[in-house]
Amino acid sequence: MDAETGADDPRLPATSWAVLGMLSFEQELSGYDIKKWADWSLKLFYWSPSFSQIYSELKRLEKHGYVTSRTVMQDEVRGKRVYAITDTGREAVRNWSRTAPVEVPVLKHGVLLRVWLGHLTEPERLREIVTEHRDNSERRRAEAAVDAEAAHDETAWAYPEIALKWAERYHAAERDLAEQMLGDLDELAASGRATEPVPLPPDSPSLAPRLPGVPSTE
Amino acid sequence: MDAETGADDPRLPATSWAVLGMLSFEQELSGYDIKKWADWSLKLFYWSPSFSQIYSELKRLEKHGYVTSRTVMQDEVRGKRVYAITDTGREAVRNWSRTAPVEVPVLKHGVLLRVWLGHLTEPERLREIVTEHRDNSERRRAEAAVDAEAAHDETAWAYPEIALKWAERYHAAERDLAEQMLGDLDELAASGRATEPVPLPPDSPSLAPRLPGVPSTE
DNA sequence: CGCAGTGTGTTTCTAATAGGAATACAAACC
DNA sequence: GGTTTGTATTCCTATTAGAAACACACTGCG
Repeated sequence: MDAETGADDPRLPATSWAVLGMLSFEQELSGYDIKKWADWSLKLFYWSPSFSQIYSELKRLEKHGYVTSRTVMQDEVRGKRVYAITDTGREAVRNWSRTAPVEVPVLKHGVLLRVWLGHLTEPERLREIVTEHRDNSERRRAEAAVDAEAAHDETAWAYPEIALKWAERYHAAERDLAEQMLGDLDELAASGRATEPVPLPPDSPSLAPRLPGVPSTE
Repeated sequence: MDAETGADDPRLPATSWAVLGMLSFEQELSGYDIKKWADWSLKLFYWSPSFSQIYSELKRLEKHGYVTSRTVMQDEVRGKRVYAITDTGREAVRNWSRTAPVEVPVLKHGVLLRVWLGHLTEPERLREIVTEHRDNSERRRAEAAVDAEAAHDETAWAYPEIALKWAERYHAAERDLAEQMLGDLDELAASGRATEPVPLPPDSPSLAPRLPGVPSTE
């Protein structure tokens, strides 16, 4: 049970499946196309890949027989390599999509890290940071709305449309969450118990210290 | 203007600042402590680091003079290395926190990727995946709520508390967004225009294809 | 005409990050 | 007495991010 059966599936990273998944829309695409497309839509809820990664993923997928490539000439001189999914490849992505475990979404929220470390920053500056994030979120919401609308026309984009509608709501929520947090920050500032650069004399000498956010009651 | 002034700040990756930031709460911490703490709280809005990374960050921070370390003996035999922030280190994180640009949060949402590729999966299976994600989100919301509550007691954790309250609302929103998306999926299934494994005969031969989600009207 | 700037298309290099496995020993459980 | 769980750290490898370089075509401007 190695190859041929198609039921073994070499454990590829999620990014490989994302690229292969893009090709499952049955268009021949170049690495450059994939990058552009990902920068448009996919980045609103899933990663904005680098060229280097896309191109190396494509090579790997080809080595696995999941895609084939051919060179297309655009003029007399310049050509480009376009990739198409194979039957094996289609089978493999399907299989991945149906059976992969439901993973925790990866979130690295730099703004929240800085709020968490709020004692390091002047309250007004922190406010500025969160405000800027709120405005950025609204911009991304609008982007998603435009893309979702555009997807609405083509019936083949029914699922992308749902994903983009999700993205629209997600970024709207981010915007509102930022707004709410501004309220919390103002409240803290008003209560006076902010600013001090962290008290906490080191009185629990070396054992697992009582750490913020989690009680030792467990 | 190289060292000594403290105003140059070697461009460290965000993770370094996160670790240094944790030490800015003025507790001596071992690498293990940092890992545990991050797994509790920080992972709800910012990264769950690996041991290897934490330990190498600590070494780098020490090389920069941002932290110092000493070995603490717990019994006759076993010791551990605990780290404390220095004045230079404190100055550097403050500076980073105040002046770093507001970055786009990194989101890699595997569930959404699979919805986007919904044509690959049976509608019922897709529903299961989204449902599981919704339930996971509720679990994380509850976790954040517990931590936020715990942070409420110590006045020094005012900012962590705000961040955790944000996390609570964020994961509640994720839960609700998943619920709404289930509605969209049901609607699509009811409308009948799902299931087909993507039509789209390759009729735009090689030029930038009309890609989902973005009109060529620009 | 020449040259800058922008867009297509791909490769190369390095740093950062994720994740598992290995090591070591102590304490708790059965 | 042996297994599991928790503390504490290191090593190794694969994945991922990001910049830069290269190559050429097309557009606009003075």
